[in-house]
Amino acid sequence: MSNPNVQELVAGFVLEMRRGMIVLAVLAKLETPTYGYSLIGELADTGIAIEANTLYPLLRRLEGQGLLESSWNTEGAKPRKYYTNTTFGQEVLAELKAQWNVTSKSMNKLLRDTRSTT
Amino acid sequence: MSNPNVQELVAGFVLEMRRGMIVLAVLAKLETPTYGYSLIGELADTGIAIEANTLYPLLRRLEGQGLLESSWNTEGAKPRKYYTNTTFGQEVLAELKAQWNVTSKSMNKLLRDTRSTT
DNA sequence: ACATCATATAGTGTGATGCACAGTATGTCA
DNA sequence: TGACATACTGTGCATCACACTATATGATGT
Repeated sequence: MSNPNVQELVAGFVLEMRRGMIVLAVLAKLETPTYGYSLIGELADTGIAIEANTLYPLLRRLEGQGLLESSWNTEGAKPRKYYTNTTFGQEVLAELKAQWNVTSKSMNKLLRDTRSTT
Repeated sequence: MSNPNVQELVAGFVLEMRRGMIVLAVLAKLETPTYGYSLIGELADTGIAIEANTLYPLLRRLEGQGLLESSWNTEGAKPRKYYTNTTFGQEVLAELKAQWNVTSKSMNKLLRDTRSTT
């Protein structure tokens, strides 16, 4: 109940929260070559929403950083650009996974040690 | 083994990742009134590093958004500014906790479903 | 047959936000 | 003199969200 803009404010924070996870999620998914449009759907199915105008620039950026490589598949009706991790990307993915585990555990511990607000 | 700037790059991503969690961590900690300098240490102990020049502006921002309230304690040698959640801040905290649970579960599921890179 | 619209697919430009980096300020205790 | 406790500021950079553009295909309407 109470304040209606709780939702509004929380939405912003949640965006911030997911921001950092997106790279990890994308790299994890791109162990299997996938094209952008499809990736959006797959991530959404897993519960991680990301919009086209966020994902496409991200893919290009990660490619620029050497984490991904891409190739066009022009066999179907519409050409699709498939992205997948480079070896370097795989190394970074492994590191990020490890870091995620540490950090998320810390977070959970912190939340556990705090009196429940409910 | 391979590329030395993995660490460098990962560091940046990790920063991004923690970025969104910081608000949650701070709100959770501030269920108990605490002053900034101490909070830095407490969070570090839990495994969540945040620097002074990041935390202080954050506290002021959250106060400005109505999530926190502060008061000076001038009894000791140096005056300390204690922050704690407002009722509104508690509501937001509850929401953020819930969101964190959902999102982190999604993330873990995604990572589980992906072949291990190691 | 023709117009029209939805969907699949990829992209760009710009403003706002929020951190990191480096630095300031001050009082206390060794 | 110098380390630590304590709080704060100013600026640049990186990155997302929002709102677009673009095109080709297949479906739907008349």
